[in-house]
Amino acid sequence: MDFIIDAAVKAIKHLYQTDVAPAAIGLQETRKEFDGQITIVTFPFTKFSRKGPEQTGTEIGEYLLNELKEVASFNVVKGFLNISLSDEYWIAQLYNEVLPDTFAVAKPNGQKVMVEYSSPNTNKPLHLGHVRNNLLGFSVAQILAAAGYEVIKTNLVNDRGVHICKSMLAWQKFGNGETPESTGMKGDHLVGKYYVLFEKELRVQLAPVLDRIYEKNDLTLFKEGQKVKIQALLNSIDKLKVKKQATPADKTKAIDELNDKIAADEDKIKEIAKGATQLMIETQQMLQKWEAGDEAVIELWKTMNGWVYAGFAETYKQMGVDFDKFYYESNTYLLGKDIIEEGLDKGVFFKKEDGSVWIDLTADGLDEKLVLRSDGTSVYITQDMGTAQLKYNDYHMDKSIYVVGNEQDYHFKVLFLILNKLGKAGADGLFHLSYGMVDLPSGKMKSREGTVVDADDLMAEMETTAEKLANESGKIEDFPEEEKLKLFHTIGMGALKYFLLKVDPKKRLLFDPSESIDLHGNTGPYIQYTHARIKTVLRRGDYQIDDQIKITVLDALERDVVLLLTQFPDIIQAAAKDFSPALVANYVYELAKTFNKFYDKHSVLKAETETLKQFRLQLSASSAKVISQAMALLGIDVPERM
RNA sequence: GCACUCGUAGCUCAAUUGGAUAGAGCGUCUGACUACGGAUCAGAAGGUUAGGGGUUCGACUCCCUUCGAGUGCACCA
Repeated sequence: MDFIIDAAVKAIKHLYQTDVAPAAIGLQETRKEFDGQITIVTFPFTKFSRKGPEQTGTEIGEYLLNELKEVASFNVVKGFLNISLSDEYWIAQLYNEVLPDTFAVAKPNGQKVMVEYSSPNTNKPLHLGHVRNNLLGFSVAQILAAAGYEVIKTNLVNDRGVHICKSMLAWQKFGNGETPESTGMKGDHLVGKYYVLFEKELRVQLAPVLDRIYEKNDLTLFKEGQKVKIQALLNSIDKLKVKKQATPADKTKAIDELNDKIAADEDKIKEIAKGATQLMIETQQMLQKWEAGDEAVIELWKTMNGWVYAGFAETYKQMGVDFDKFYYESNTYLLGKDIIEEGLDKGVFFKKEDGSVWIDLTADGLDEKLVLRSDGTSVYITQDMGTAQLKYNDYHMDKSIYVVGNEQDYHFKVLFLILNKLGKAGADGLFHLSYGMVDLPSGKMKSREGTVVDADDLMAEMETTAEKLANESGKIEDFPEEEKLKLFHTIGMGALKYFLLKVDPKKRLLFDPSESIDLHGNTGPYIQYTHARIKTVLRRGDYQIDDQIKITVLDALERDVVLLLTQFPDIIQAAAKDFSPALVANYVYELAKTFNKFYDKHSVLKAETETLKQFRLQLSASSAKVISQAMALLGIDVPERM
């Protein structure tokens, strides 16, 4: 559409002797209720045209009509200049732009981008939240690649720390030597089972500790600093309770707030108290042994992580996501200390008397932030600084996208700010692709309450739903068994992926496990079905590419389809710019719907003339191609028949 | 308490980044030629865009404010 923008710029120069930037011409698609395909908003030009928006629009419209052979007519409604391009133009677009193999294949733009996603802990299986993360990350990577970037997909595996020691300890204590082989369980689920057992045993051990605190006022289990903290929390709780007593019973909101605060303080006490249980003491000892390189602990750690990786590999395969490079925290958790030195030299960081290192971000509206403990060990953000450096050294990418949940918004804000202040190469290409949590109707998923939706279960359930519907339809009876199974997977995953990706990433997303994901309407299977149906027509229609343009007039529905098809490359660029698979999802749905409208109204194979039939076959083939490509950007397969 | 994010039809989501009469799907109701494949298509009902104020030719979108939901504010990761 650049030629219209250029012409409009010339029109304004010619009519009003004013230079405007091409970007100032607001082109948009004409709304359905008006004639035309392209609309220019003329309000902004009235300043220098010194005429009303209608007259301005009419003058520009007349200029375009005279200058551009592609413009067939125009109309002006208020400040909107609606332009109709000729049918010849749209037909040529289909044959010259959409049909060739080069359509929507972006030239390499010479830029490298890293997309880090998934990043699981190795102590339990993946759940619905991870599914959203994985699908988002994979899809964004696909979109960036389609937009011309060289993409590196990475997975930073959190394979060390207290949480893994918990599973390991519980397995040692209660495992009786169980293995994935001996139990037939998927490795990640087996390890997860022991994580749950650990938490269960921890609750048992925690009860008497809490009892001593609350009932007997006995804090002798704790160190001095902890005693002080607990006492302060107890005092705070007492005060809140007094306040609650004094609050009239009808002020339910105030009472709720007080209850929340009390619960928060009690949780803090619980956290400290956990540390006094035998189980947590042993866990900490195990972690220390791990850090000291104790052979037996390392051996167990390797074995159990190995089980988890085998399980994850299966889940990733099922989900259809993959990675070019794995990073492991066990290799990166000590990184970042050299950057601390660098920051101190540059005066970006400062040291306190106790030796801890900080950065002052108050000028940027944030707080002071610790970057190195007084004992000289790293914190989370130190590691992340180091890992960022490591990744940059490995790949020298222009951009780096972190697909991580929105509860870490603050962390990444700080991290990026620090790297910028340090003047690190690539620091201005950092982006946190923050996404909202997946909520259940009952609220947040909580492993403690057993309300976690397991990724493997969910995928299996989606396939079952697809199988049921496919069998009911009676259309697949003659399919070989193998094709059936593949189809159930394609449809089930299509439904799940589309469901999760069509929503703007940053929004929270509600998922009701009791209602299986829909397969009708605005869904993945609807689009897959559209594709399969087109393919059947093409199989029967003796379709071959023929670039002799023989028809000259388009029906409105045909034009709608062509118009949408030509927008595909722009959609890819927009989605790449915003890192938003939702844009692609909404586009491909719109395309499928528009095609279905056309398909319902007009017959392809029984078109009035042979040339019209050939044209409609080309149109159908192009639509199938774009649907298939767009779905691939979402990581969704489309079947030939279903 | 402070900071950030969000609030659109009964439900789940859109809205070309400030543009026209706010659009889809699900659900509800009514229709579709012996189907180029009915996992489809056509139609009806459903909205004070959480409330109030402001900015301007124009506001779901930007600013202020109130209300509501969520998240974050460790020498944990």
